[in-house]
Amino acid sequence: MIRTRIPPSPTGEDLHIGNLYSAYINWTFARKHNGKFIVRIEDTDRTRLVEGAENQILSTLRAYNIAPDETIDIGGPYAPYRQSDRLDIYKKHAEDLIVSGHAYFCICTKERLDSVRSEMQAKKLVPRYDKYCLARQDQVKREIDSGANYVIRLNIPADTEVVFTDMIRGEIAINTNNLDDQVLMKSDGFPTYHLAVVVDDHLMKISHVIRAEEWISSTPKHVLLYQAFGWDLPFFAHLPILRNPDKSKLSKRKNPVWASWYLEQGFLPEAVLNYLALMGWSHPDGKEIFDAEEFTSVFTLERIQPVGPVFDITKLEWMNGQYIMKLKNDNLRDKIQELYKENKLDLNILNLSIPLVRERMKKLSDYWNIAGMLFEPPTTYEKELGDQKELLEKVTQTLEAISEWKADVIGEKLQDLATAEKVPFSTFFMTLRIALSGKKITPPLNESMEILGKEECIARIKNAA
RNA sequence: GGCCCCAUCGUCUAGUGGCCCAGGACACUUGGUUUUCAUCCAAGUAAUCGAGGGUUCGAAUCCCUCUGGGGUCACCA
Repeated sequence: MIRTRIPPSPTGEDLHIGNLYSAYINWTFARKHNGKFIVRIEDTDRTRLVEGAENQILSTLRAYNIAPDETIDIGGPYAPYRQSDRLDIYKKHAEDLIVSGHAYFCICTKERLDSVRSEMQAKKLVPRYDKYCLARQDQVKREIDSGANYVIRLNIPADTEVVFTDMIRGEIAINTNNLDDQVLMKSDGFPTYHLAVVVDDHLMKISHVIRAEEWISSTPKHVLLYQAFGWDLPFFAHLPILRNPDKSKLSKRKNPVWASWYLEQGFLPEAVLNYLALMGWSHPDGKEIFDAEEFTSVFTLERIQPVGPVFDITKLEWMNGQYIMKLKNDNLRDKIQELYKENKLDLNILNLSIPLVRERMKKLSDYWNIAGMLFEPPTTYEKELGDQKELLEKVTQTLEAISEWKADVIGEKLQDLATAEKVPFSTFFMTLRIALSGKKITPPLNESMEILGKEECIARIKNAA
C-alpha cells in the first residue's frame, strides 16, 4: 500500500506554494498507485505557532482540489494527525531510545552550548555538541529529578557513513562526523521535527517520504533513528526546491509565496497545478497542458529532475490564459462573479461580456480592466477629443437612426458613415472607442455598443464631445 | 567555511554514446488576419550543452578536476 504525506507546520499565514507543489506530487503519486495521501499537522514549535494557520492550510489545499484521505478533521486509521495531540507517543519513543542507549539526557544551558559551538567554529570544526552530558548521565538524572530543565539528544556514533537511496538522485552518503547530536525532545516536552517525523511516518505507515531537497542533509539523522528503533526505512525522494529568479530558495521577500494569493489573483487552481507539474518534470510526450487526471496517469518520480527550477510567473500567466479560454461561458462567468462578489456586477452585462473577454484575460482579475467600460462610463479620456465634435455629432445621428440595435448592424452603419466622411476605419473607430470608454484598448466595439444599449452609447458620446 | 545536491537558449525543459554544429514551450522580434487590444497563423533571434582534461572510431550524454549556483549546519520546520 502506497501512503504519502505532507507535514505542513502552521507557522505562516497560509500554505506555501512550495508545499503546494510537494502536496501535488505526493497526492498524485498516491492516487496513481491507489494509495492514500495524508496531511499531518506538525505543530511542535510552540513559539512560532500562528493562530488559524492550520485551517487556512487545509482550506487552501482543498481549494486546489487536493483532498487529503486522512487528516485532522476527517480522521483516519492512524489518528490523531496533529502532532501536539501525540505527545505521549513521542515521549514513550524517546524513552525507549534512552533505554536502548541511542539517546541521552542533556541539561546543558544555552550559554554553554553557544560557547562550545563558537569554540569549535574558531577551530574550523563542524559546530557540534560535545556530548558532555552523555558521560555523566547519573548526575544529570539526579539533577533532572530535582527539577532541572532537560532535553533528550540522539547519540550519534562517530565516524560512520550513513547511506540512503534517494529515488531522484540515487545513493547519498554522509559521514556522521558532520552531524550534531540532534535534540529529540525539547525542554517544553515537545518533540523536535526529527523525532516526530520519523515516529509518525513509521506509525502512519508512510511508504514514500517525498519532500523538498532542503531535507537531504537531515535525512541521515532520520535514517539513524529508524535504525535505532529497528524499523524499515521508507523510500525517500527529495524534490527540487522552487527558486526565485535569482536562484535562491523561493521566498516571500522576492515572490508571492502563499498558495491562496494565486487564487485571489484569479489564477485557476488547475492552471497553477499544471504549471507546478512542469517544475522539474516534463510530460513524456512533451505536452505542456494537461490536467490532474492525465498527470496521474503518466507521472513517475524517476522522471523528476534534480535541478532547482525558477518559478516563472509569466509562463504561469500564459498557462492560466489557456485554461480560461477553455472554460465554458457559464463556468467563466461564475468564477468572475465569485472574484468580484463585493462589487455585485450586473449579471446581465456580465453574461453578455463573457465571449468578449475570454481571449483577453490572463487572470480572472484582469476582468475589470478589460470590461469595466461596460459597467460604468469613463471619467477620464486617454486622448483629447475636442477636435472631433463634428464627427461625433454625425455618429450620434447615425446611431439614433438605427432601429435594430445589433452589433453587426451598428458596425455596418458606422462603416458607411466613416466611408462617407472619408475617415479611415482605424482612426474613426479609435475616436469612437475613446468617446465610449475613455480608453485606447477595449473589447470589440460593436459588441460592446450592443451591450451598452443605444441610449447609453449616445449619452456617452455627447458627454465626450 | 565543513558537508550534501546540482549545472542544456533569459526562463521551464527534451535529450541517457552516433538520428543533435541540440528539439519543444514561455518571453522577445517580425509578418499575416483584424476596427484597438487579445486570439489565431507564419517566420525569426536565442544554448560552441559552465570550463578544462580524459575514455571512445564517435560525448550534451561516461570519468576526473576546476568553476559557478543552491541547500544545510538551532531546544525551527
